Amino acid sequence: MPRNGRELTTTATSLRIVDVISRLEGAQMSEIAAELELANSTVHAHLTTLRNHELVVKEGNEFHLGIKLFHLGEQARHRKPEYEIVRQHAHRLSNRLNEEVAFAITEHGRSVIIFDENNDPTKEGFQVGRYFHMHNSASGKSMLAEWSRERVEEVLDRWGLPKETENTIQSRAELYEELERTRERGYSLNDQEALEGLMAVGMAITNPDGSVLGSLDVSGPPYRLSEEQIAPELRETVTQIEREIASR
Amino acid sequence: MPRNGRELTTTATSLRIVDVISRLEGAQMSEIAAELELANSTVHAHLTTLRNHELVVKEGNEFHLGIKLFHLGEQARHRKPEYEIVRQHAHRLSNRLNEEVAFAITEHGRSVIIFDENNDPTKEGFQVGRYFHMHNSASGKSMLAEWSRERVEEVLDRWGLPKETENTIQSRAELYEELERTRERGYSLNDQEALEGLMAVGMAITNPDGSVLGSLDVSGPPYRLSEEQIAPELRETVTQIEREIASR
DNA sequence: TATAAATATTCACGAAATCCGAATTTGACG
DNA sequence: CGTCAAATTCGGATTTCGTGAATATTTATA
Repeated sequence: MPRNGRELTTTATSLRIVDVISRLEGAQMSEIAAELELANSTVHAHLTTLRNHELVVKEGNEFHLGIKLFHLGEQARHRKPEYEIVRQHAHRLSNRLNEEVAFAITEHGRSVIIFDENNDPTKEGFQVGRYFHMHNSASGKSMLAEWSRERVEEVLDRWGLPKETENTIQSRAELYEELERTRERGYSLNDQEALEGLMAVGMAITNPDGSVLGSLDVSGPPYRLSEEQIAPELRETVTQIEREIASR
Repeated sequence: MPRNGRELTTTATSLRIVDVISRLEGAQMSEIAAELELANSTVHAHLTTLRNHELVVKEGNEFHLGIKLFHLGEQARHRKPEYEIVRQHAHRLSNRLNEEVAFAITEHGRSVIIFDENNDPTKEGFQVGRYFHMHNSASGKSMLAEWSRERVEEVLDRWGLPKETENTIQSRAELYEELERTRERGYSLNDQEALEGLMAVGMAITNPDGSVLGSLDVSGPPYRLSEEQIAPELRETVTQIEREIASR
């Protein structure tokens, strides 16, 4: 995690205000001031600045996240050409298996699903854009399994092992064992550790230089998902992706 | 446009740095410093702060937009339940017409496509998340046509009438006439005014209180798109959407 | 692998902008 | 039309930001 050098308090406060608006899903100025223990006039100046730069919009007396965040976010989502390659393959895999296939990347010790392919175009992947902790998601564990112990520990120091369901791994020792098993079998499993009723099989995608690009996972209800059936197909897709990336 | 009250220079500088990274699609620290005529040490402090808050990531010596922007952007995109209603209807309309249907909203005098439905799930709508000026897009014009002359002028004062193609409207008088025609016929047209070879038919979606929620447009190559065929279908869809929104 | 060059990071201080509280304005509701 | 709650403006004491110079680190070159 970063945490080096000097942090500018003014910018930090502005960004904390953005976080409050995000957490409260829209908020009034005085709510924000109360939440952060700042004077109304202070928050007003921050909101004015954020508004001028379009990160925030005002609707009546409520402040909301601006659509510029979506504009910038889409840029981040399409930043690497590799991502589009992955999306294409994920789409085909989803059609073949008739299950949901998600592509997640990691930054700052958490992971975010940036593409979700499924054969029902009516519904959007409901988890797209959501943050996940890495110890309780299939994608997360598949990526942790590729990292050094040191790097894994940095993540755990920062985020801990928050419990989401009964099945969430609760101790570091247990997680390290699970990562070892993941490396042995070649894919990760998530048996309702993040969400009740959701199981997933995950596999990291590695760059030619050995670093991790992200992770693909196939998810669905436990009664339907057979890891024996899915793992080989997923392996095949990941191999193809890695080959295509390497030969660009 | 906002522009009231006091602007915090520190936050403003941080956000300008984000804009530079966005414009350059990733940049080194000294590039950013040169671009904004700031000392390296200054930019360093800003980048440290932006990194701590996950808006920016460092890869080697390059700084890039962080995936947190995508996280926040998805929240902005799904902010109103009305948007999801629109998306469902847009999807069905796209299937019926076999053409691309986009939903755009406007903030700060420009518009952004937040959903793009088409029957080829292989390709993502390439314009999703991109900013468009309102005078040269079908969505934009359909929304301008609903606004007061005063509000339209604010937009033009801020953004002007940048020329994108040979067909782009170049004068205010011409635009006002076009908006009048739009109101008369009940839908807007974009005949290759923003992109060569792309035509579109647009219609604003209004809230029960008369304000504009956003705009739907159907787009495609001119040889294929018949406004006489599309307009009634689009009208039907918009009416259904407005009815559904009103009865929530 | 050693050396040079380019770039990132740290630091202390003068200059500048933030943050606050009080006063004013705006807007919603009866 | 009056009341109340919220946003907005303003001047000034205090914090902190922005800088150049020095150092460390990374990348390029021989």
